Amino acid sequence: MSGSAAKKLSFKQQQLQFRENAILDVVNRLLAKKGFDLMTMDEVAAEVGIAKASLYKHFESKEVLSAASMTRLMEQTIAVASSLPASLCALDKLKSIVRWAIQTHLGGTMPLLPSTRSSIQQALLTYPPYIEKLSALTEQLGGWIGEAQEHGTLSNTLPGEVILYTIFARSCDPVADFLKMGGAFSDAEIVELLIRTCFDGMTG
Amino acid sequence: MSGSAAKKLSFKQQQLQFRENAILDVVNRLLAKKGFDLMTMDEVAAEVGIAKASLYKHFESKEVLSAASMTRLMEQTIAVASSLPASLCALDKLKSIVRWAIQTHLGGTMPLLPSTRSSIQQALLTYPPYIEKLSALTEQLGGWIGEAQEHGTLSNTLPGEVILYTIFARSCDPVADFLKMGGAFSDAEIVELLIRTCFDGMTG
DNA sequence: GTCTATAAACCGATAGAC
DNA sequence: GTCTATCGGTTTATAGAC
Repeated sequence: MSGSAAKKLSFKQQQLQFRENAILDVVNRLLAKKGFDLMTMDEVAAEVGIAKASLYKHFESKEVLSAASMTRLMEQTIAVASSLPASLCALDKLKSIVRWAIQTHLGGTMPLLPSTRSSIQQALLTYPPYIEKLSALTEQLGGWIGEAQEHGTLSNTLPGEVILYTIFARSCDPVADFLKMGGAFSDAEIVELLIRTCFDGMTG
Repeated sequence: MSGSAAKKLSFKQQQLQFRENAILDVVNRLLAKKGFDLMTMDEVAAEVGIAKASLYKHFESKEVLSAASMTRLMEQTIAVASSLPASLCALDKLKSIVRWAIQTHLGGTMPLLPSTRSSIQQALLTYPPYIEKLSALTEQLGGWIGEAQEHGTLSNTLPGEVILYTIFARSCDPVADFLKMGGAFSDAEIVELLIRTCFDGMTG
């Protein structure tokens, strides 16, 4: 009896989780496509197929909704980082992360809003779950960066801070969009071109 | 008499030009600070010190106003490119342009909106003066890129298109903002760090 | 041309019925 | 929890007096 009740509750919770995941999928795509400021709650509700008021039953504001989407994305990135083969050297791990990010970005499901100008930026900083994941990822990447610098595969005269920010920024580089718009390269080619210019520059 | 009339007219035109230049200064700064979507016409009018209705006597819409600002910026960039010492090699000319752009960006007066997500992007493409200047600058930079590739100072296995977009993108790289927010580096240091990672990568 | 005042549209968020 | 309908605020743009 109690087992059945527990199962029923769990099922309801699963349903809820499933619905909210579907919402976040839409938000992720819309954030990637239009950014926070241009995305409207009407639009989100319409694409999910529910009324706007229902949307607000799940997420109390546009800021929280977007922050939740960004947090889930952060979790996915951490998962990718964790699942990398241990046999890879630190530099290749870093390249793999950037490669995955650019691929996802080109696929249209990676919200790129590290633009300091988006009004969500401050909301993110006051959303603990996001900060937590961001810190975890930063620590992971920071370790690899230090490792690569010790091995001499990344310049050790370059501040680790600069390398870290550069990796984050290249993950949502507008160059990818422009090259895709140009139509001269396949997605795979664009990814490799960006990886190359990011790590090896344009002189070599 | 006709000379005096002509002079008076010219004076009025100068006044007009002066006023519109002051408006564009404000717009340039606000675009750099908040981007197109977050900048409001009320804000522009308030900072210029005129009524919003007056603003619309000078520029017929927010899009045209912003496009005019971007066009003036493009003209300034072309002017900088034209005034570079002829003694510089092609690579150093390209570096100088990026260096100037990042410096200006850090100074707070360079609108960075090549984010494909800004709603002004389409307006720019249908604003002939902007396209004209953009084409001129592209041609100038493209020439230097080809030259540098021939001299072997830029990789000739890298499509010129990629180098061009990369240069444009680095001119408004969010990495500069993050490093500035971090507060660990001076503006001059940030500029050199970005120039270095842009052209030489992070491995060397 | 500059102003005040306002129209028209849009958007985030909520009320209340079911 | 989902819906329809609407509020309240903001923003672009304009009307009309001076």
